[in-house]
Amino acid sequence: MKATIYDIAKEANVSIATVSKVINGKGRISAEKRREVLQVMERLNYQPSMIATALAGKQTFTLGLLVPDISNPYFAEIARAIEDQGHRTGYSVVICSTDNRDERVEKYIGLLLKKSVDGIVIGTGVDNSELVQRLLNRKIPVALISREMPDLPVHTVVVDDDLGGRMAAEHLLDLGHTRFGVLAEDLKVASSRNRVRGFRRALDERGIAFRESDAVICDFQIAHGKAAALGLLGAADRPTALFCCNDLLAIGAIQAAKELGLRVPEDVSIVGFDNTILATVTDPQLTTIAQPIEHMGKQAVNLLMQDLEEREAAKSRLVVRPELVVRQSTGPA
Amino acid sequence: MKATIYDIAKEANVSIATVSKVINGKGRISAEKRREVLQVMERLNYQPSMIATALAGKQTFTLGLLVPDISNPYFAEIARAIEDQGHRTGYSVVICSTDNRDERVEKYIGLLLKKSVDGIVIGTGVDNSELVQRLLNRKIPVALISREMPDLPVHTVVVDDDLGGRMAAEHLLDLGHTRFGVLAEDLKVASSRNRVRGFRRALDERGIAFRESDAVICDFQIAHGKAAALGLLGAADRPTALFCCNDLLAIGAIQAAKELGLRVPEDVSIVGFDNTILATVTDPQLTTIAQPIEHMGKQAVNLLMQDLEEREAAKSRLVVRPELVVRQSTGPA
DNA sequence: TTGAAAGCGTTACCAT
DNA sequence: ATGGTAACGCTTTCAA
Repeated sequence: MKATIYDIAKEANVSIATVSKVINGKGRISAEKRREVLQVMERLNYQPSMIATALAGKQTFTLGLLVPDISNPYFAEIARAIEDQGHRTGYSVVICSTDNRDERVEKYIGLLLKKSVDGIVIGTGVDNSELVQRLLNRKIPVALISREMPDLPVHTVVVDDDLGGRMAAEHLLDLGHTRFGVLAEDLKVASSRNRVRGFRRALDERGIAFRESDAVICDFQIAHGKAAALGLLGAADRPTALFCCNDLLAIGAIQAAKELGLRVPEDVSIVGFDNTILATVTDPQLTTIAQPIEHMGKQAVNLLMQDLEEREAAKSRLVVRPELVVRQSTGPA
Repeated sequence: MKATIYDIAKEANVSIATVSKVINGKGRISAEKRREVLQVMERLNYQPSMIATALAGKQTFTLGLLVPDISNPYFAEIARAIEDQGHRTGYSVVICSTDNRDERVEKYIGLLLKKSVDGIVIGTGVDNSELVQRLLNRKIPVALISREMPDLPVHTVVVDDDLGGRMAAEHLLDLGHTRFGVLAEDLKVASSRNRVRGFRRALDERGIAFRESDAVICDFQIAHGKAAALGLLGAADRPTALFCCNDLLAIGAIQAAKELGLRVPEDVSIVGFDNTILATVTDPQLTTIAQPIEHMGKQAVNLLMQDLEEREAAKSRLVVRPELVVRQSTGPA
């Protein structure tokens, strides 16, 4: 059987209170007893039970992470960032893939609550904001990453999507393009909306026309991007440059271009968003707007920690700067 | 404050024992009281604390998952498979990225132990098998996925690597190739070793020569694969077909081929292993040996559950069949 | 400086 | 059919 605090106490001829104190470095314990207790703990290979610690009113040192799908490279990278920063600060993280379905979100949130996690990072869409509100009511620290819920007082870490869209536009404009197409994810998602908005504004400022019909909305997977791009690039007055709201869509666009016999970037330039590993694997490699995912994950966890220390802390909204990564999918018009 | 079992008991005018019984559907409770208790639970929005449940001697309903890096698409897909099956059976999963470093493995295992997880899935290399032995001593259910530790009595789920290597070879042989190269991961890893062995045996059986120097060992990332392939394909008597022990290496090989001005598959055929999402993103899309990851994850969790029910259960070794997925990176010699 | 004892929220055994 | 209560392993307060 696993050694308990009682075993240690008995073996060291002290009370469990004393043992507890040396474990946590609290109270005043004579150097002698401390040494002895430590020794016994070592000898019995004692590991305090975090379950008991948690029940006794402290923390569980566990965070929940809600993402649409951990097997999607973008979210997998977020997960790694959250895991690393969590680990550094003593927390482990439970993954929850929601498939963007509110019923799953609800089930997972319930589960995390039952498990008394110390905080939750939300990187998934939540249609029913009441679900998140429930967490706030219970004073559970929450941080959104790469998502926004403007109506809720909640920590948020996002990339500057508007700026990202603008960067994409300016890169393409600088290359001399004038006819553009956009592949947007579901515009209900704020980030997608903002990326498109930033892109369009930049065009506006340079006096370049952009019609509603130049932007097509699609789901977020490769196949959808391909289908949408096929439409855009198949038209008579096809755009010479495409801005895609994520790397998956951009990959679909590359595939579409090839299928139509168009060369990338000679005939059509393509810009993605996210800079996942996928962007380095395509041919041509993808020019894309990079999110500093590691940094964002770190900040999200830090905000949670802040909340943990001082429950009423003001809620922050961190907007981090994206970066244009020029690879081979873009070229002169 | 969160409602506890006491609140429910008081509100429903019953004892906490009764409440506990209706929660768990144990003992005999009159339909009337049951209804009433249920009603109160509903009204007070009561959620039993899994912490307390766990302390009271039951399970934590948590599994640990050790992988080298959750942001690697292959492991991200494994994680999703484990998460799904875990979720189905009522368990949540804690991710642990080890970077293949034993010190991190050790730290994470210690953490999982302190948290009293009910089982651990290991999908990472562990040099010091004593670390795993420790888990077995403590009777913690363990399942290896995609890894082997032949010396230890532990559940194991692996793809038939030997067969996978053979499938790759036969596919290439059928296309008429006779000069082969191999990109192998570190041969300390059994799976890599077996893939190469299967590949070589198949060549042997058809009487095709393969020299030691045709196989090059490298680390497991794109850049390493590229460097190694550059060597192989740059030689005067270059191979016309390359078998790579994972998709990342294969991607590196494709990049190397292009850099050398070789066309894939016209000048050189390339076969990968794993069939991650990356294989669908390259150009040409990658012919690869697919692992049924979802199925493997499911089985690994099931084995854990078996162990949970009957600690002394015999240890299984499941070998699942890989599948050749022909895409565009292979063609006639 | 040390220890006794009261929680923390459950489960499970034993009475009633 | 229901309830009282010990136990799970720890933290914390209060006395000594």
